[in-house]
Amino acid sequence: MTCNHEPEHRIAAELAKKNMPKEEEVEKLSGLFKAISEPSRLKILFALRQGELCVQHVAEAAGGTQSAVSHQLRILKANGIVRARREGQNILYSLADGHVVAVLELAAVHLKCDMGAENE
Amino acid sequence: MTCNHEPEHRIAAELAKKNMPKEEEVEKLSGLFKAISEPSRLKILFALRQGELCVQHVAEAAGGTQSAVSHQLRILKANGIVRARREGQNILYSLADGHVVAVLELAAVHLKCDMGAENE
DNA sequence: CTAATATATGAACAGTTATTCATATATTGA
DNA sequence: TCAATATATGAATAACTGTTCATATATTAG
Repeated sequence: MTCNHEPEHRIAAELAKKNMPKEEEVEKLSGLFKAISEPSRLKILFALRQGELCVQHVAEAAGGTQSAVSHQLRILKANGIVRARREGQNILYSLADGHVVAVLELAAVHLKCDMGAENE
Repeated sequence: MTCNHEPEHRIAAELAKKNMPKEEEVEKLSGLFKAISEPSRLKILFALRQGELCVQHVAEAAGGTQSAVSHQLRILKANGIVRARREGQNILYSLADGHVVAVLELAAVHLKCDMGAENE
């Protein structure tokens, strides 16, 4: 409780508390990261790097059943990560914007991952 | 199953499958995002933007009990997100590198979040 | 060595979540 | 309108995860 710390440590702790984002911001960020943290959803995002895909093709590329993929796409859409537009019987999904891919790539750099070719 | 799609759509789907990262890479990314997706852990990371902090100070700044924070720090450490070094009785935690903060800030831009002042 | 402090950890419980299955909705073509 | 196709969705189950509580380990002071 008393901590053997030098005064500057306590000051840092107080600053950290003062600069803590609001609960609401934390929740939003949490929602975003949670959305992109599940392996099945990550694969969907990787698939969509290729461009617009219908649900069946997403399922084919990312693996999983139609139902499971549809459920996951709904979560991604609810979090503003993908968008959907209807074209006839199909609904085509695509990445909502470049930020998500940027986040993925930055994270990949952190992990020194090979995320697969972007174009070929 | 047949899809009314034009051939180029099928080609895109095949490319998406071909460029899918390996299961191992997906798991690593998933682990990273999962690690930073829990509100309590996010708060810990925000606290550590301030610099090295001992567990008690992290708990104070981010909220939560000593035990809960310690559990969370272990997860963050296991995922290479924070590092720890002992100094006397205290163990000081800090962000492992700048990538994570960069990811957080990029995500915040995506969400148009205000993550709190970086310096003041 | 003993007491005090800081941190870690195992077990258990509660809350969350991904998948499956069955079914509903929506679009197209006949 | 009916059949076929594509997608969405509600319910149920199984797996996962965060917190709490009690306790263990490690460091320092005396």
